[in-house]
Amino acid sequence: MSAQRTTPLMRPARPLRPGVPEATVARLPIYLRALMSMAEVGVETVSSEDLATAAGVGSAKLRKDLSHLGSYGTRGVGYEVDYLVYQISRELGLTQDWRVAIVGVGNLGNALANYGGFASRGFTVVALLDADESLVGTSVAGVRVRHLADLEQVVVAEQVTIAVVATPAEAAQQVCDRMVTAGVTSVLNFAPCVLDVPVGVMVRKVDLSTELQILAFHEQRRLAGVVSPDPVLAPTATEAVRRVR
Amino acid sequence: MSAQRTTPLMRPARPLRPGVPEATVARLPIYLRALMSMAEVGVETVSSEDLATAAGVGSAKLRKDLSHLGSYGTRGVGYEVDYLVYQISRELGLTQDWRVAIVGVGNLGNALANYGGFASRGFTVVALLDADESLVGTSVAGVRVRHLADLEQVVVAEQVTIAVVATPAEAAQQVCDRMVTAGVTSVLNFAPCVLDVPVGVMVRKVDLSTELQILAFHEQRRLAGVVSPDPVLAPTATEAVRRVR
DNA sequence: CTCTGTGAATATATTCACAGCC
DNA sequence: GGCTGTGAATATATTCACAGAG
Repeated sequence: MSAQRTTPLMRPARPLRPGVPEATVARLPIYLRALMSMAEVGVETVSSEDLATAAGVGSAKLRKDLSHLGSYGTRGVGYEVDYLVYQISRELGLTQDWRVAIVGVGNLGNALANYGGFASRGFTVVALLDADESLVGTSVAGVRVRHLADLEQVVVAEQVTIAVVATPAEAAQQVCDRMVTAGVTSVLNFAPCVLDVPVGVMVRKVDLSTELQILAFHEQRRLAGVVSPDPVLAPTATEAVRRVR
Repeated sequence: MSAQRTTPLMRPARPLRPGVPEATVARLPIYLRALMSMAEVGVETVSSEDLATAAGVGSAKLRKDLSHLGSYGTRGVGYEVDYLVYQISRELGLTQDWRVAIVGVGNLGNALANYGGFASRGFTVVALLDADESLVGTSVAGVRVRHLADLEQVVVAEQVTIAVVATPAEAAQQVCDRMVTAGVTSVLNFAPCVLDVPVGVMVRKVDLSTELQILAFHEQRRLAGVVSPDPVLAPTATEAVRRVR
């Protein structure tokens, strides 16, 4: 591998960010939820201070985050709730509908399929898939369970864009491979394993075990007389893991 | 804070504790899982390159991460799998057992209770709680379901340290409050809401809706002809949210 | 020679603090 | 006066690239 020498002078570093920082993107859904519950109880305007509190972040961070989307607030007043809901929704791509398939209809798959805030915002579960013959044909959350063998066919017919993998770890990679081959470009993985995908496909991982272990780490610190690290805060979290082959 | 100086001669190499970075802590569970499956198939030694691939990260990042725990590798060779498993486990606090209570025994609670990799590593589900009378007394994953009313009593009797909240959002804050009052210091929240806790209590959040929205954001970018931002990688994720009152 | 461990360089994120508008 | 938006300062994280152990 030709180790490219670091150019000492050239470094355009790119002009302006057309992009919203990842850390910000990860918080937008939280702001959105807070805003929506405010809207529900008739709040029309909110200050960065109040919204930040509702979202569990600092107000400076909130303002900086929102500033990446544009100038949607009014100085001296705050943010108009409905307007901000719209702007964040648009930024997150929730003004269009995303077609989701859930693979694995065990307890977890069931819980996910029945999750309320799901269909409500831009996401529609259009397919449920399972390898268990006895589940095939039954209806869960109003969606008929199809056999895993029909995966490709279902993905194409239902125009699935996002796959939720809720299978055992052993099956996850194969299911993911088939999903990707069939055209899925985003995967949310609940199986406790790393999924290998081609470049261009995005995987995010949700993992109970990982989260518990992170909690355990901090519990241990606490017990080990680490003089209560000021506020016991947990900044980062679940890393989206993706391997390129 | 009298920073205790590391004894220079001690063998187990207490690796200087200016603290392990959060981003590193969040990845240790992934390394651990990869290492454990390697150990299972008899791998004795692994290079940073191979372990990094298995974990879906770059090898430089992996080495840097591990260097925060100490010098547990051998130059020119790699890492001894078993030894590294032990060191990471110890760092994460998995050498002791953590007693976990799950509140909410719906589909999700069931899925969590039945999750395998749970009891296997340092975590024991010692209590299940639900408000539904018809569930109380039944046994899930070998644990008897208790009534929510007995929460405080159960937490104390079972010495629960970590609470998993798998209730509807409406109930989550109240359940959390009671847990904290009863002595719980770590909470893993599956309910789609921000939990308010006192300083010193740690909350981590797992949220389907948030993850989907982040995926949608990137899907939208892709569709909007954003010239495939190099590798479509997803660096950060679910922020641990905590509000101080 | 191979592969770890790590400073130095870079990139990202958070926080501060205040100018500027309402 | 009150609040947003934002540069500048700081803190964290990632990546590079190579010295040095085995």
